[in-house]
Amino acid sequence: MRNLMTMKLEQFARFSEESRCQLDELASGRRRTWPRKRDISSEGDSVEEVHLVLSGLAARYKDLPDGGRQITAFLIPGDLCDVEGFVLERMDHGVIALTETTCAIIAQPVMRKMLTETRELTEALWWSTMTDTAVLRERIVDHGQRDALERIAHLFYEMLIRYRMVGMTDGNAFEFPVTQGELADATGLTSVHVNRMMMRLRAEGLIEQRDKIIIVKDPAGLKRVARFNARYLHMHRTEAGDEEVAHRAGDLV
Amino acid sequence: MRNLMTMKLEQFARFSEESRCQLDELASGRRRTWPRKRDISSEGDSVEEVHLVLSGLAARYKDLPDGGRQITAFLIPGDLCDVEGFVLERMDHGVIALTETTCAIIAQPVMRKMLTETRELTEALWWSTMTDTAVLRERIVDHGQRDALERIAHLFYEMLIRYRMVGMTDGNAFEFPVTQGELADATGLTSVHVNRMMMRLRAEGLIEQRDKIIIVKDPAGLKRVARFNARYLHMHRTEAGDEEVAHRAGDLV
DNA sequence: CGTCGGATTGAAGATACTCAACATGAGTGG
DNA sequence: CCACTCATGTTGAGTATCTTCAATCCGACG
Repeated sequence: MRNLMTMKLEQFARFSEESRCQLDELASGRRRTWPRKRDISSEGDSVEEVHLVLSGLAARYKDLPDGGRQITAFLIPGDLCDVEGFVLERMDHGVIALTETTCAIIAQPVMRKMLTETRELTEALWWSTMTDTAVLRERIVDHGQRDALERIAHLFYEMLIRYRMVGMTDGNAFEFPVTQGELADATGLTSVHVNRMMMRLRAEGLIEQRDKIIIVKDPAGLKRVARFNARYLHMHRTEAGDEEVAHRAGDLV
Repeated sequence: MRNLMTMKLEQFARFSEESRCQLDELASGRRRTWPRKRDISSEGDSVEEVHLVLSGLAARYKDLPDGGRQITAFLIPGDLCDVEGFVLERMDHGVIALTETTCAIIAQPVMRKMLTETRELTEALWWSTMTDTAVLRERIVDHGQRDALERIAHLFYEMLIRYRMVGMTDGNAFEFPVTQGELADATGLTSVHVNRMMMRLRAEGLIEQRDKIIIVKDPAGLKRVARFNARYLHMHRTEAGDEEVAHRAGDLV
């Protein structure tokens, strides 16, 4: 069964049949489901097994002693949760399920092999890691250079593209079940201020919300408000990838 | 000749003689020097050769269309500049020399081999990349959760440790030749506000400055103000590494 | 001696925060 | 079926941190 990580990585590399099988097998083994607000991986954990999100939504976060929590990344299906903890022995941050989330469990030897021994997969993993890092870097730009409205707009636009890339959108709508408090933790704002900015985004006709679904009514407008530049997502690596991207998210770039 | 990257990586892994030679050779080949304010690598560049900082100070940065620049990382001797551009084909950000900076130039085949073919070095490179990412994550926490004073204090404390790790400190003093404008770009503040916070740090007896040298007068105080927690630097991997760290930066952790 | 980059200082203004109240809806137990 | 709680979203008013826009100072360097 093709899994979403394979789908994501295939935008970057054309795999041999063997590699593709190995990738697909990652999601076919043991799996586990976490309820909302439960840690998938905690700060300080030594990571023996790596988790791959299959369904649901999770987030990396760091708590500060006095209280105050920062979400540094959202993890959607196809994302790896804790390779860093695997490589570095211990997690320096936590990963929490924001909704009921199911992960595939990747055993130590399999992961180790992917990291160093199977050239094609190692390269793909380097690509994946480097783009994750680029996203992180953009988040710093968000916090340093963009005001509250731009920051939230940027986040939504990025999530739209990321969900597109794993085929989890319906047009310009996607399910993104986060509370305003969680958005506050991610953007470094207060939930009160997030609320006000959300209302402005709606008032200006850029987005709509129904249940936990975000509907981007005016993608071009949202992109402009966010001062969005897609380069950091590195969506154009292979010819095959380009076709795929053009198909899935080309109109957003 | 032992280079600073080897020194850094040895805190993590014990290398075979062969690997160590390979690492040391990285810095022994071609090199080049950039004057202040010149790009070592620019956004959009396709990266054929990777750069390793030997001396000087550089920074990763991203410009926004309207103006506004964000520095996402400082690069000191022993740091690689543009592996991401190498892996991803194009740079999504620039790397600029903040002072006259000399880099070793690592040729494509050598780099490619390190990334995938030489197990020991590949592992070391994974470690290095993952810790860089962890530092980036901490920068997001900085911007989201710490106020101006804490943020600047945190940056100085982190730089003290990083310079210690490559042996470039004199007690608690280190040369860090950045302007307040550059600090502003790194912290997401204005230079005016950076100035005021710097004066407070000095007034409270936490740091002193002479020329471009930062002297941390009260490390414990600076650490407290910064709400600093060293876990994200992952300094304790091997026994050998631990001894080294204990020697070089243990009192700061 | 004049200029230039960088540091410093002052005053006014804006973005985002704090605190506090209230609304809404889902879930729970009587 | 209603009273209750709890989490989330919404609103208002006062406040603070940080910005903006100056002006001034200072040392290095031609």
